[in-house]
Amino acid sequence: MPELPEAETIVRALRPVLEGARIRRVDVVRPDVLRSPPSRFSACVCGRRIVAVDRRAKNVLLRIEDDRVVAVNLGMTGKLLTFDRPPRGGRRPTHPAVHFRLVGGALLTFDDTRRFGAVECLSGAEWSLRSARLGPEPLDRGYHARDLHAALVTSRAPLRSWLLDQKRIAGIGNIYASEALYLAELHPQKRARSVTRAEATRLHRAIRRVLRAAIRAGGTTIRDYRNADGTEGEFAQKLFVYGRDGTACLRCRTEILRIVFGGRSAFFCPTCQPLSS
DNA sequence: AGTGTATCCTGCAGGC
DNA sequence: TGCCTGCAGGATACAC
Repeated sequence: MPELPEAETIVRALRPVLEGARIRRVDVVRPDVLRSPPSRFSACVCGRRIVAVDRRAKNVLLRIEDDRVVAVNLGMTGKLLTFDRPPRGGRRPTHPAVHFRLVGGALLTFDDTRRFGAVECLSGAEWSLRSARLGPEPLDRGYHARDLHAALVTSRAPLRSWLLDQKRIAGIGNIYASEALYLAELHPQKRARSVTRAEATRLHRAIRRVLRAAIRAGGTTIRDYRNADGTEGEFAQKLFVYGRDGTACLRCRTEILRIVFGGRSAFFCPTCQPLSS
């Protein structure tokens, strides 16, 4: 579910609430979302203050005292929900997996219907190793079209598969891959190696444009995604192709197609995104 | 190196 | 109403 813009939206909401807060205790409801025994996870985080809240790729990072990092990968249906105090009525998590109880009574809950997500407590060094295996952040100043082009031409993979590979570029998932390729007027199955410098410039601009616009809209809610306060993202209304197969291209009125490769759907306009040329 | 397939899970929509 | 199938924003492991 959540890609870079959704993780970024959550981080921005969590930051003012969590920075400076101290974790009093954790309650693990679903041990399988941890990658270590609950007792070990608990010992790693309990009693420590949250120093900073950051994002890397699709991961939300809670940097805590003693150079430790709580890395949250949201998977398909993961949510990080905050509550002023343990919730009684109205707004409650539906599939709580881990509760972080903060000093002062506030609560942070990792809620994950499908439990494809993960919550881990790592040392700073362990996190650095993990982060080094991820590709560049597309929104970083310093990430230029020439970097994208140089990386593209080393691969024979179709562009959509290339964009989903977190080792090559960080944070792009199936929604924004389709959207960026539409904006760049590139076919999802075009080979990465065949992309010209001019096309790479278009793709670079398209990726940054769609990710920034999605962040501005608070992310894309198809079904499950929610911000930390439970609100939905507004970017679903602004999608050009994702999930719009069978409807008219907003630019040329050709029917949007859905194709499946690499085990996942890709959406595109066959007129605006021809495979040849 | 890249692709297809399977796996981890739950919930929902659509067909009958 | 109920049952079945297929599908879903992610990530990984495997065989070919």
